[in-house]
Amino acid sequence: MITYTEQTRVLVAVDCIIFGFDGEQLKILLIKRGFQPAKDQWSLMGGFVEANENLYGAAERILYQLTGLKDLYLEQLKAYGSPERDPIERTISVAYFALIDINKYKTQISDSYHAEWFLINEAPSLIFDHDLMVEEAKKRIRYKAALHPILFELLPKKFTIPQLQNLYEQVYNTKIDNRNFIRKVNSTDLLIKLTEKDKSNSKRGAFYYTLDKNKYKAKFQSFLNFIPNPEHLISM
Amino acid sequence: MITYTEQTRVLVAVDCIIFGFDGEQLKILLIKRGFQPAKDQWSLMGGFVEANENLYGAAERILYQLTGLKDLYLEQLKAYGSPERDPIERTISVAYFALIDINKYKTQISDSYHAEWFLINEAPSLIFDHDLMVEEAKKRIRYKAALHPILFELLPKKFTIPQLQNLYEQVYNTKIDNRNFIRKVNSTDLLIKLTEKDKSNSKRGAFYYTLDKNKYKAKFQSFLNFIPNPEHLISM
DNA sequence: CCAAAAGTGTTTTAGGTACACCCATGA
DNA sequence: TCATGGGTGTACCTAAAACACTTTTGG
Repeated sequence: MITYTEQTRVLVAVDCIIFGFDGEQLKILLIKRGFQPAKDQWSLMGGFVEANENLYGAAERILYQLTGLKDLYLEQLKAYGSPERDPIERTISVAYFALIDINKYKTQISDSYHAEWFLINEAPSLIFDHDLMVEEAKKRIRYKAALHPILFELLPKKFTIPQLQNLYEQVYNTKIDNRNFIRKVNSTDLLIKLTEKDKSNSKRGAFYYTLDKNKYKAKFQSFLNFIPNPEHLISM
Repeated sequence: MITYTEQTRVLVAVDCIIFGFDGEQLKILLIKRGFQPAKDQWSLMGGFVEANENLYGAAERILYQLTGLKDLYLEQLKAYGSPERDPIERTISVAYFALIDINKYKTQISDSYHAEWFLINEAPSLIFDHDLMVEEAKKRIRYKAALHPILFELLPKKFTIPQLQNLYEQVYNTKIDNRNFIRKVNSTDLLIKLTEKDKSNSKRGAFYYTLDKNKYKAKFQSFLNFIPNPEHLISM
């Protein structure tokens, strides 16, 4: 029988950068680590990959166990493998990022895990190389969202165009001309206008829209160019 | 002392998808595996990550050991971790892709490793999940090259615009209008025209150009849109 | 009746695309 | 002298960006 006996085995973990939007603000979900090392420090959701699961499956399981979240947008960011990244023992970590509508899962996020939503610009500093992961995840989202409609994953079923614009403005930390934005969004033909209005932000009210799921899937890979001059904003 | 004793350790490997261009054709470098399992089958260059090195360093080392290649364009593709991907023992593999000018390193690629260049469309099928890695690497390059000038990494110091166009046509498996292509390339202001001509492909000859290294670095992150209608060609 | 957000319309401009045509030169 | 690849010039057209204006309605 053949084996790879002479090679070193290492731990493999999965860490998840979870972005959420509550209809108004872009946030990130962090947990207070419940075990050593770095107990009680803020951290990404993570865990070790088990014997019978693949990396994506491990990420799904970890998200589900710690938050009850399921069937959400989840994509591999990259693998991190610096020898010093975990002080206890060498651990390779494969980072995934997730995009969710915060309100949809509000009740499910278990308090027993000390999970907490932070504004994207007010998150505490994290253990190990997790800050780096978050930075790279932000860049990835900016890159991808400039070309693909992934940010819809963050929105509730019903949403208004000003809400959508607000989301884009937060992701890119920029002001967008609402008149051009509306036209651009409508030209994608991805949205279905509802009769109902959201009057929470203005007297006049803004129409609610829903995603046309079929068109969304069909056009997911196309280049929509939501962001004017993306070259100034993107670096990965 | 704290440890993670109860967790399973696994092997971590790095596999490299090496794309090369000889001035005429786009190729991929493969090796005939010298050990079990799957001895004598075609494979990507790979190896296990050692105790004191990070993932990028492991990729660099493996490339150097097997081919003598150094200082080349190298970027992480993604991590592959299906439990069944290696039949002997579970192994997570982090794939990297590299871009090189074949002629620059022609003599260095060691025959003792049975490395061989294959035309991109005529490569044999590979062990484990390496075919998948190659497919995803191709997609990544198409995606990235539509927006960033990475394909210059494949060219020799001196090259002609028709050569460059030929490279793009192979990467995207499409015909490009040479008149528009020339204008687009020149408008980037990335190239320095030399006085010398390459007459190997025509009587008139095509001027050689070199990359303006400074401008190349400065503009690397910008969106150059070399490919008309990239949405038809890109899927990752 | 007015403030403030929501939404429509118009103009300008850059850049992608299509296509006609000239240039250089070895055989 | 002509075939062939290399290269310039031009006209068209779409879509991005900048900007002005109207619409709605609760307080």
